[in-house]
Amino acid sequence: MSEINRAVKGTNDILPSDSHNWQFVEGKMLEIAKLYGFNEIRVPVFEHTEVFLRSVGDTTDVVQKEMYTFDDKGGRSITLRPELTAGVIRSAIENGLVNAALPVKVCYIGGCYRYEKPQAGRLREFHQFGVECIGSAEPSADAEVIALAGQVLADIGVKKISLEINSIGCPECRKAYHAALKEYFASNKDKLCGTCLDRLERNPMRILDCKSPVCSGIAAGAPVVLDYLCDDCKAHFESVKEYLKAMGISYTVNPHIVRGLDYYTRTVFEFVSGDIGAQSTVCGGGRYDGLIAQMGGPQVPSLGFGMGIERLMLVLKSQNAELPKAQKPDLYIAPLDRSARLKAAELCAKLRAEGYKTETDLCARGLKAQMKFADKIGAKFSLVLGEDEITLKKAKIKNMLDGEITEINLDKIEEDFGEIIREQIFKNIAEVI
RNA sequence: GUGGAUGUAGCUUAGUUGGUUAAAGCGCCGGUUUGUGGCACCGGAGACCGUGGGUUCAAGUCCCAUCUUCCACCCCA
Repeated sequence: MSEINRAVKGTNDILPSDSHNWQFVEGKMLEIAKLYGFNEIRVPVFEHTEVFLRSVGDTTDVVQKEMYTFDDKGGRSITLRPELTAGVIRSAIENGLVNAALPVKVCYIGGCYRYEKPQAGRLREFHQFGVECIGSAEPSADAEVIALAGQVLADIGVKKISLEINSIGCPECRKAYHAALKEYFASNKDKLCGTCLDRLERNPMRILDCKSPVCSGIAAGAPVVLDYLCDDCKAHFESVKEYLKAMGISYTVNPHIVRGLDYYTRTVFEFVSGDIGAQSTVCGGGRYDGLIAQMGGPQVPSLGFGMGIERLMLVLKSQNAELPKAQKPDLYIAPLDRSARLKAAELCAKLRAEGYKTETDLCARGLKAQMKFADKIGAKFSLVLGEDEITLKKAKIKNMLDGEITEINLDKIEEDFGEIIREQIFKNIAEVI
């Protein structure tokens, strides 16, 4: 296959046979966000590169090796967003949202871009739903954001997923913790793997989630962040847990979850699924009290999360979750000749204006082929349109499920067909009861 | 970026120790006396065998490279 027939590595098409699932999922996300008071914000797909260097952090892998960065024709360094928080915060500062009535609660859905080696649940273009709650330092905000994520997952139909939370403290208490960690791991220096030796200098907290059995064995005995939190951070974390309990949200504290973006402080959390392989984090987020100030705004505490929609889809698929079926046409009109096709177009227009999903022949096919087609697209009813029907202004509507035939008046097709549809609905309700 | 697997019609696959026009099922299109689908039967379209080199009289089958997808690592949603 040549390049013009092939999608770029790590990108995916969402086909018509699947897009209604995406529409359902995204619809639910926006709906529940709204329920919690988070309204949608839309920001550009690309930003000045500096936006991500400042926020995500220039020592992170995301910035160092995964960004799609290029110079535009005006000589600006531009980067396709690797995540959405940075752009949203930039916009909040630029548009004065941080000076509005706080907290400002926003949500978003959009594509993100990271140059990584693709595998299941990890694409170069992927989609995230997320929220940001700007302007509250209170534990109640942490709990509300976590609750929102949990409800989205549950309402979409995820059956099994676990919430893990942790606190990584403020910059002050992290200093003490880093020192303790370095001391601990330095005494086991000879046993650590190569990458962990490197981490020991740059970011010792990352050793905690190394998958190598040797390192994780050593990490099991390492000092725990929670023991090094300052009084304020400790109280904050305790309070978050109290709120979660009050809201009936179950969680486990996992002192080993460490988020890879530099801006996180205090609460961090993940929703993890055991059903989709190694890329198991479906949703990740936390508090970032220093980020807005760091990006040139006022000192305003905030938090949020990002949810990977592709990963969520994988979870739903592997759990055989029941998603709503695609909408089928109400009526297929099968014209027999040229003039009937013209009449069919007229009838379609009338019915569609009334909101009935109506289709007709666009391929000039014979009757039999049209009936097959009507069956394949799942039309609920069909109508054959020939000379007789047009001159008599009467036609037969056939129920494609049971073959039942009802005669209607073509001049008032909207009314007559509406009646048939209503009867059908009553019949369905009666069956359910 | 590292390591391992994969690649034949839209989909799922067959293709024997390299040998004449690369098979099948599903799907798609059409037909079975010309105005009614789902079943059955018949027919048709559709594949430069991922791509590029090489070995050979001869390669889908062997060798090399490259790309894609998948799995694990790194990292993250």
